[in-house]
Amino acid sequence: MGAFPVVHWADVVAEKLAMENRRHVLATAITPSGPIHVGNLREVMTTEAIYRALKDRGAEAELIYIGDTFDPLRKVYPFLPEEYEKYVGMPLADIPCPCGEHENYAMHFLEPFLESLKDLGVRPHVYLAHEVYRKGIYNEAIKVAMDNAGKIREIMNSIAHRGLPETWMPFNVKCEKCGKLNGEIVAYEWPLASYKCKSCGFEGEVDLRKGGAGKLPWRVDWPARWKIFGVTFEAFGKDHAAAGSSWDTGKVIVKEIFHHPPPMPLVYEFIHLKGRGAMHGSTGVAVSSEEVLRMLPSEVLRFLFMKYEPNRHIEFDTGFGLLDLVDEYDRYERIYFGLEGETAGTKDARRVYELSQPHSIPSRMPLSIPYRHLAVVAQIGRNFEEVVEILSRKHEIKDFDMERLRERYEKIKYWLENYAPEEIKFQLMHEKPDVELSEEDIKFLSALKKKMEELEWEAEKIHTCIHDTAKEVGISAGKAFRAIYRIMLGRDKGPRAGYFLQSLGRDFVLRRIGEFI
RNA sequence: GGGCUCGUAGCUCAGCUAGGUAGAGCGACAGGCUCUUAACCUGUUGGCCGGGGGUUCGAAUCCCCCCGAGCCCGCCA
Repeated sequence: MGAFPVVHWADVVAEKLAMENRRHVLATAITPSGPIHVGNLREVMTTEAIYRALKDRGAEAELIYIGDTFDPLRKVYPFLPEEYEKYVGMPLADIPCPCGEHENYAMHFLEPFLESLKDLGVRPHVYLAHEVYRKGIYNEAIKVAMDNAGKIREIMNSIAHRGLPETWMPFNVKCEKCGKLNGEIVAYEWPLASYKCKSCGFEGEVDLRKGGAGKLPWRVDWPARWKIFGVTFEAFGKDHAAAGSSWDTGKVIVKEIFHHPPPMPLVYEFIHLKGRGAMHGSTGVAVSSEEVLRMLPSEVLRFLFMKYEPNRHIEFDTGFGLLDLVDEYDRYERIYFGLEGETAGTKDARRVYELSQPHSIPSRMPLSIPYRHLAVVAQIGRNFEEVVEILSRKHEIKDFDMERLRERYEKIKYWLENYAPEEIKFQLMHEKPDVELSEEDIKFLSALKKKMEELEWEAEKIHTCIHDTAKEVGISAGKAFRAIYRIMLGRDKGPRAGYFLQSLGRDFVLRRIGEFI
């Protein structure tokens, strides 16, 4: 097994799957009932990593994503207008798009998510549940389920301790009158079923062969899917893994009803927003995948998932932790390119780095600017070109690096505007700020102004000039810098003074000092 | 009541699936860079490994109990 050391979790799972020596179908599914957040994303990323690891071993594998577009809307979520009350119970694909620009409600949330997947280099075969049903692909499974309703009921009652009544049937009809998935079957003889709608009271009869006539309940739908798509592996959140939960009933139903083996399972933990608990669409503790990609390079987001084993919960921090995460990624990159040794804190660094690449692995070590530093420079330069100019003083920026630098610049700008803690933000005071200065501060500034009038306006020179002047006036350098930051930013600390003042321009600096002496 | 997962330095986490006197990053602190920014470099600090038992010559690592945290156990997915 030399080429792929079996240490990374994705390789461990892939190794096991590969031993089965057959074609694999790895399934993922998410219900687009609201913004699809990074917590949900973990399911896809985890599965995709294993998919890649399988391919790396030469196994034949397919990655599929099933959008649960045929699920009913459960309630009016906080982000929805009240009028959506009338759609509760209807399939997501039948409900109008909240913004009016997508085909339907489901696509409103699904499309940006699928876009994110593209950025992340994930290209699954996408199926939409409402289409799968409509095309009649479920028909066989529906018949088997209906014909075995009694057995399914027993399984559910014994494993999940449900008190399902004798009359329970494993199918919810979509009411022809109100369009909700609340039609309860009262009589059945394949292929016809009579139902009564629990929502509007309508009574009717449907031909179950007509695609989209209704839907299998989740606990039956899931195992049916394993058979229909030949799923051999599926990762799911621990909510499905609790005792008596859908995995417990599903693995029995698929064997005994559909006569098909269950896939290999993998339970993954949830993602928490630092300090706010597990992400949950309905509680508002969530950041959508597309939103995260606005502030974090895609390879770093992948890195977040690859680094931790699936059974660890992840603390996602949109504050300073985000900077640390990027810097940590860069560290793994240096290790990958041999510029730094692997240490106790890094785990499977090379493999994690490989799996973090959305597309191909860079042919050589990319330029890496400490992200924290970039956060500062991005606030000094007024645009990307200026930022490049500032960075060029210390770093050699090649064309090769420009694209990544631009992406990082744009993302950190977004982060600064929307998520960054106040401590790292600074803003040039365009008007004279209201700050306290001491006698010696003023003495220092006066002397500084005089010297600066003659000074060559260059960062290093400015820096030295500040120190020289401080010494001459007999004020500590600390106080000197503080005075400068106070009159420029209205606070005690700031970015490297030399570069900072240089970028502000001599005129501005002299004028501002003049306002205080 | 039940299931799964987790509890290691201020923070985020390695180490625990072949038991052998605690690790990384960040932070903080100090120093360096021909003179103290939030760059960069170096160093220091910092943990009775949630608690208690047991197995062992020896346990963060194995077993048992307890405490704490998270999510779940709805004809919802």
